[in-house]
Amino acid sequence: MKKFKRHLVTAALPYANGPIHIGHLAGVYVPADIYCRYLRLKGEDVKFVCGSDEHGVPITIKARHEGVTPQQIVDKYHGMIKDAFERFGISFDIYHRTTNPIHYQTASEFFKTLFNKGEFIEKTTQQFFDEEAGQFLADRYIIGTCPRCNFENAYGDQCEKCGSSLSPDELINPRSTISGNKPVLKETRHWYLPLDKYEPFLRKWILEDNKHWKSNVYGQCKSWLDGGLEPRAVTRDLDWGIPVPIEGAEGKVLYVWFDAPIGYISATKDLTKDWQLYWKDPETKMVHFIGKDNIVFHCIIFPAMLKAEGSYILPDNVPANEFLNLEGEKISTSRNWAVWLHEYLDDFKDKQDVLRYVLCASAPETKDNDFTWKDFQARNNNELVAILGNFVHRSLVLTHKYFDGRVPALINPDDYDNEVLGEIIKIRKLVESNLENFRFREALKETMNLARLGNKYLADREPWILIRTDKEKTGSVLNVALQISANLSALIEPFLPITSGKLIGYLNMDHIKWSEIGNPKVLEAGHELRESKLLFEKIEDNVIQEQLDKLARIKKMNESAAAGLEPAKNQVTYDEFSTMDIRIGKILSAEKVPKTDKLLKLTIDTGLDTRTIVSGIAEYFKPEDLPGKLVCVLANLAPRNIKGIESRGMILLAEEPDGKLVFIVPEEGTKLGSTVK
RNA sequence: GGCGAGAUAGCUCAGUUGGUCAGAGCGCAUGAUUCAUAAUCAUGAGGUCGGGGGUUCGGAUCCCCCUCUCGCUACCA
Repeated sequence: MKKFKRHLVTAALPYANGPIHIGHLAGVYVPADIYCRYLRLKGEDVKFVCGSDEHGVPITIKARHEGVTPQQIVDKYHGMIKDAFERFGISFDIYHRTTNPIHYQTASEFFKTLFNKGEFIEKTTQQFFDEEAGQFLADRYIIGTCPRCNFENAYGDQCEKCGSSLSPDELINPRSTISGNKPVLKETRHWYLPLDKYEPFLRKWILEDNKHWKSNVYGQCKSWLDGGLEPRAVTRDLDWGIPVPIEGAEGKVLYVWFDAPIGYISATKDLTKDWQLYWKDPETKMVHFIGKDNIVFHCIIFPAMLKAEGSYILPDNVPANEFLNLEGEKISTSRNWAVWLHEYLDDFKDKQDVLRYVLCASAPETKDNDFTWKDFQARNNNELVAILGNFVHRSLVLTHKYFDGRVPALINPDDYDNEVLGEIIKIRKLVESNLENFRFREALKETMNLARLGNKYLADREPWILIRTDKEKTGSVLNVALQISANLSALIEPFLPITSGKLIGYLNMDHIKWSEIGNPKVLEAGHELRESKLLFEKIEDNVIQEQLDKLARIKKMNESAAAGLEPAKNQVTYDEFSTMDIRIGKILSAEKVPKTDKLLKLTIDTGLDTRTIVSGIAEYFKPEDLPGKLVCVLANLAPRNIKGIESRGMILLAEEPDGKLVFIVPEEGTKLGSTVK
């Protein structure tokens, strides 16, 4: 393996429109922090950078929604996130933000360099423009009537009612959400990064030179590369972001995915004047910790940007994790289905390490994993308390009891003593190789094995019995147990930094370096110990039950009327309603539309005629169950070509809050063709 | 539908190039023990390694087909 002079570790930039939850921690920040703490203990030169990603359309929407400025939104969440990370103990060397002036400057320069080198393609396209507000409209800022379902408040990119993906020019009666006016199409010029140009380079770099990357990362990259890369726009018409730093680009900003990864660079710049060493010297090892949703940006797009710029190094590895679920369900910010870091820190005072431990022990390294409060409790009580805390505690208590709190001498160690002491360095080596290969779960397990070894040693030696007959030998046994404890204090530091500090305090010793782990004489005979308190305490059922109750309440809220239901719609007149020609019809036949997941092709007798309707209901109904069923049909909906089939009309369905579809069924015997009023 | 990643003991996961690879931790059962937060230590039960074919002397491990889960993507009420 290549030896590097220094390390640059980045953790994915949290998007500043919400707080941090356990999914973020398990996937990115806990492993990254463990990795960095390990490197620092080894005496490596390492910079650990992160920061808030504060641009992009969702933040402007949230701001508009709450009636505040985008800056106020990002100030709020940046503050929350930064504070939570600090309280939790993530050891960033700097937690930056992309609204920082240094970032504006860095991103602008980066863009200009690429621009001047002629790395961009310019394209002119037509986009909607709000003349009153004097700005181009992002898709989300345009609403209009959905061409599919006639919902009046569909967004330019998607109809929230029918779920259709739309483009703004499809909307009927489009209007701007800013002024309410009808937007006009206007020409706009944008710059594109021709990713296709870098495809041969990326192919070699990833597919040939980086075969050791995790299979999920490698596979996804291969999928993108095999699918062919296309130029991607790096600018947008928006008033929130970094202005495009060239003439004639007024009112345009850098697209958020272009500016965000540069945030790693600006953070480093703000951190140290030697930033170029970390970004441009091939002897720097750069590692990006991210979640699987970010793979393409960190493995394809950002490297292409860096390559285009020309003077930067590329990441050595991109250890992307999968996702963490909570109690069997996907974590969801909008449904409030999460364990929020700031709430955890309030509910579990001084238990940062417990969460670090649990999230590391069941991190979604190879596949999605599930966080459950029961598992959290079990890991705390059965592993941290029973194995680690207990071993340290009994070593210290016995020493205080029999030797007045002073480290007894190791006299004439026998084979077993030497064997046990010799194990320490072996475990250290295992932990090292696992950490260096980003196998944090395994590394943690090996770490705990040292405490297990200690417990077994004490059980085998029985110092509490030995003391009756042989005080000198008892002293030797406790010496060994204390040496193990002292070594543990360093070995656990990357995983459990606060606990490590406590243990060092109880042992009344200095921090030891990683390279010293394995030294069987860390503590000298006669060294005085401080009073020992418990490293961990049991977590009782009622505490866990409170958390479960909290989740149950959230679930109930989500299921209950208010949360899941769509907001009431605007009034309509009877005349407007009566334009709908809704008829009672009967399904004659149904078959799946080939090569689709959701579509069924239905033949309907509407009483007036027999017609074909394509309906996206295949996820909820089997074709064979449908013939003979009476349904309500919107008969005068404009025909639409779907997957090459002309669909004439729409079957009316009720959609439950969870998305489940239910037919609106007329009473048995209703005559076909009857109108619905 | 296309692509990617998964599917191994109750739970969470290891299993490098096919031949002690059927494993670990937790849980469970039994026994030992009492220094310790009813903690610890020992022993044990448990799996046709998602299903079905194939190649091979031999497959969790390679090939083909299928099923299920997650993600990306396409189509859609």
